[in-house]
Amino acid sequence: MTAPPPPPPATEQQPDPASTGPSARSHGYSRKQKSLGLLCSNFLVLYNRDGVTSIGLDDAASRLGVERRRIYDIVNVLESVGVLARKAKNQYSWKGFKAIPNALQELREEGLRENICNFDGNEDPKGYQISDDEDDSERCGSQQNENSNPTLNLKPMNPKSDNRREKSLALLTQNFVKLFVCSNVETISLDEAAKLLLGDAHKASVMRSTAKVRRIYDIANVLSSMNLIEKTHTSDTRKPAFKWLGLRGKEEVPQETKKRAFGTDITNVSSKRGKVDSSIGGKLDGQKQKGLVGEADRSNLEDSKDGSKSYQFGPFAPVTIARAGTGNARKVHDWEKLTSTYRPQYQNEGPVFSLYGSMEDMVLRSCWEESNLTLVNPAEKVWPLLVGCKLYAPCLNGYP
DNA sequence: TAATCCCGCCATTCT
DNA sequence: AGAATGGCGGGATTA
Repeated sequence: MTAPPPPPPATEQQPDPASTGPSARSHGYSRKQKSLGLLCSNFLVLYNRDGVTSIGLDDAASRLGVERRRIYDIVNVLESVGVLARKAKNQYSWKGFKAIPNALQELREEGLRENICNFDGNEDPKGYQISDDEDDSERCGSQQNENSNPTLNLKPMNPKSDNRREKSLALLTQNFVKLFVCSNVETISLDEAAKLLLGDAHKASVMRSTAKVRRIYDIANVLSSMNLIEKTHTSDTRKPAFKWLGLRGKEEVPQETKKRAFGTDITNVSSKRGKVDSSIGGKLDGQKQKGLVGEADRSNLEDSKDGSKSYQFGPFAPVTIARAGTGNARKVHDWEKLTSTYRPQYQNEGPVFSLYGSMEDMVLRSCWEESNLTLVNPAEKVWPLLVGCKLYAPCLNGYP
């Protein structure tokens, strides 16, 4: 497999000191440090770089210090948007962000072909109400393929094909994305997404619906860490919702960040739930942009059809590209802004894990020098490094 | 209290 | 049969 070179840690800047608040450190375990979103970010930092061609699941798991199970989650949704492709058991090939435009385009075409829901983009999420026991299918155009999804005419289940695949995270991800790329909706509430994707028209037991919502969160967390979507609220109800940033999100100049950004928590603290966390971890969060995207316009899909390098995803794009002044002026300009905006902003969290001139910095450097990412016990050392890289990657150029 | 979603059991599917 | 995948939902953490 291709052993990716170590991600470059940060070298400058002071984190925002105005970052205090109740820290999980006080009571050990913090789930925020282990979110799928952050794990995904770290995963991307680790592999989204030149020279990476294939990824071994075991390798990823050990480098990121998590169990395989988590890697499957990430890999499934990344594969759904083209970033990865399964090569063999345990092996994925890295396609990169540049593969996303095409993947989205395909999803769009596929969705349209399937006549995916015209739950047209009524910008008002309340535009179509969904009652719990209603048959959602009526919202989705006319023909419905009988067997499966009572909600959308989404993804054609291979005939007898497994019930399993039908509910797979990968398929759900694709359908979730189709919701956006096949319509003009820019924002879809969590509820709607859940119902449209997994809607079990009738008998939606509470249990059942919370279960599916959990999957939406999983998907949203990783898509969010790629900046394909963003967590928001419906304008009226203030209910949780997802806003499609898509390809355009990368072009936007990020706005001021607020609290913890959705799906961007620290991960990989070695402690387990309920145990005391003795690791370095302070908290990092809120580093994501609040890109303001205008009204939805999926035409950008066509514009990027060639999967050119014109798109960079997430705050953790490869350093080389982020730094490269070779693109057009505006883009470079934007990336300059991104770099500053993406500097960590330690908001409402306690002790800061600083990469600069602190004890943690020393630890980090130490980890770096010792491990260089080829670790005997990666879980112990790598994560802070990756976290740091994730947050700072855009403005880095090597270490030390 | 509601929203989030980590975590790992265990059913399936794949060697 | 054993290993690889990944659905699923209990229950803890956050907001």
